[in-house]
Order: sequence, then structure tokens, then C-alpha cells
Amino acid sequence: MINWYDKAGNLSEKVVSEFRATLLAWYDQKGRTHLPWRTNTLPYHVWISEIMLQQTQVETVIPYYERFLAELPTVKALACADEELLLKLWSGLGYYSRVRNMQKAAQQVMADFDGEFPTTAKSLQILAGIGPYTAAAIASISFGEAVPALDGNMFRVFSRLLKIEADIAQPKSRHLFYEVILPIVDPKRPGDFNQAIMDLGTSLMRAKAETQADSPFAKFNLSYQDGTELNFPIKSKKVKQVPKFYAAIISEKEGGLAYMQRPKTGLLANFWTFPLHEFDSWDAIYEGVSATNADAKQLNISPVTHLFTHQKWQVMLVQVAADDEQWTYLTPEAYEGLPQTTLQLKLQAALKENL
DNA sequence: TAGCCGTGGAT
DNA sequence: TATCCAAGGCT
Repeated sequence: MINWYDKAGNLSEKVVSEFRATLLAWYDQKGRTHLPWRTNTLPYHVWISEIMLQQTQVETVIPYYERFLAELPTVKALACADEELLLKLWSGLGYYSRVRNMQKAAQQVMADFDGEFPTTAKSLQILAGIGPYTAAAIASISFGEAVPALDGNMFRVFSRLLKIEADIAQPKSRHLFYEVILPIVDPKRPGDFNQAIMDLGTSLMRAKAETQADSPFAKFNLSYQDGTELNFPIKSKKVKQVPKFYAAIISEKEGGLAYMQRPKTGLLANFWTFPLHEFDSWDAIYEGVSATNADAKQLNISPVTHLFTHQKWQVMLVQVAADDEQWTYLTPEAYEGLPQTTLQLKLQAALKENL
């Protein structure tokens, strides 16, 4: 059992150096050294590969990379290239703003940096289309700066090794990971360190693969040791809000308005609201209501919008003359005494505005 | 900060 | 078929 941190909470130098040695030895033996962008660490070459590899699989990138470099072998050539050629070279890769930004960045390099790439992660981010990941990748691979290149692989690998529970869907978690990993990056071979982590992340530590007992990284992997590996990285999913369309019935009788109590379970359980009728679509609301109430009148032009975590409601106020047995007519004095949902308050406000 | 940007592969 | 995801960055 390995302890990355000592009792005082300090990172163990011994474990770190053992991990680096294990990682780089594995990389030298099993890494994907055949990848074309690994035969040359010129910043221009590394840069092109890193941009192309953003959200794009390695096998897809290889032919594009070789064609691009053959057509535009230098920053200067890229800076001066016709847009038509650029789009031709990128056609099919997707995320076309990447290549437009690349030309912008090439022109920045020519105009502002005398044709030479900036040499630190921080300064590289001045260039269009280069964010924290790409800057760190270029800085480490081409210029030997010891900074972690935090991509999806590195998030996964280190969240598992160290059981880092920060939610990687939150942009603010990047800072935490950066601080934790920074002292682990090998200062002698930072570029290889970063690339080794990526190779590890696409092989032994893939998203859906558990570490095998004979893996050289098993003993460094805290989540493997307690069987929680596949829980990492922690990544919250953003639930998409299902659109829902409602008509809120406005029916007046003897100084009171129609209300209904919601079911005792589920969303807004037990609250009193205007009677709400769900429809499949926006247009169906008025049609549906007017079909059963010839004198139905749509009160508001724009719908009342209300967001739940998992639903997006759009509610139209519809005034009807008809009565319904299920409705309860409450005077203002009566309903003001009841607990109110935000949705109902919005509906009442909209009603006031539109009467 | 969340939504958006493209495509091909995997499940 | 639907959904997610892959070496992210911009607004």
C-alpha cells in the first residue's frame, strides 16, 4: 500500500519519484511513439496536432495532420494561406473555428512575436484558440516547461490515482487538479510525462476499464485499491430540461378565482395553483382550450416561463367562462393565506399585468 | 457559467 | 435508434 501523502499532508517525494519512473519506463516501452506528431517537437508541429486532437479521435487526425503539414509547413505559410485552402485542409474535421483561430494565431506569431512561438504556457494562451490545455501541452513538449496538460485523460487518471472527488464538470475544479498534479509532473521530461498520462488514459486507465492486478500502476491507484475506481472521475451530468406546455385557467366566480390543489406526491405536491392543463405543444394550447370553451381568451402574449432542474414550463393564461366541478373558487383573502410556489406567484403577477 | 461548436466511433 | 463521448476553447 502506497501513501501519496505523509501524516502532515505533504506529498511524498519518494512516491512521486517512483511514480514518475514507473510511468516513463512504461511510456518508453508501451507508449504510442509511432504517432506522427511525436517524431518532431517543434512548436508548430505540436500545436497543429493539439488543435486537431481537441475533441477528435487520434485515428481521425493522423491523415489530416500529415496533409496539413505538407501543404503549410511553417507558421508563415499558415499566416498567409488562403481561407479556401484552410477550409479544404480542415474539411470533415469539424469545429471549423479551430482552423480560423489557428490562422489568427499564426498571424499573431508573425506580427507580435517575430515569427517565434512564445515559450511558456502562460504566454502561449495569448494566441487565439490556445487555452490552458493546449498551452501546457506545447510548453511541456516543445519547451520543457513542467506544467500538467489537463485534458480529459489527465482528469480521469489522477482522479482515480488520488481519489480526487472534485466534480470535473465544474470549470473551477481545474484549479484544484492543477495544484495537485503540478508537483508530480516530471521536471526532467514534462512533455513525455504529459503524453504518457494521455496514453495511460486511453489504455490501462480507460473510462470503462478497471485496473488489472498486474498493472504497474495498481499500487499507485487509491481508487483501485478500495474498489471505487469506476466512480472516478466524479462528473455531474447536466440534465436537460424537458419542455412542457401548460394552460393556466383563469375562471372567475363571485369574486373568487378557480384553483386546484396539486397531487399529494410529485412536483409541487399539495400546493394550490390555478388549474393547469398540459398540452403537447405551444399551438395546441389555444386550440385545445377554445375547442371546449368557445369564449376562451388568451390573456398573455408571452408565456410565463418557469424552470425546474429537469423541466422547463411555459404557461399561458387562458380566461374561460366555464365552471368545472374539480375547481375550487378562492377569494384573494383565502388564497393569500396559503403557502405559494414561485410559479404561482409568477402567474398571479402575469395575470395582474394582463387584465 | 452554460451553451455552443462537428464529426465519427462505441455502446 | 438514441445517447454519450473524444488530446477544448470561446463567448
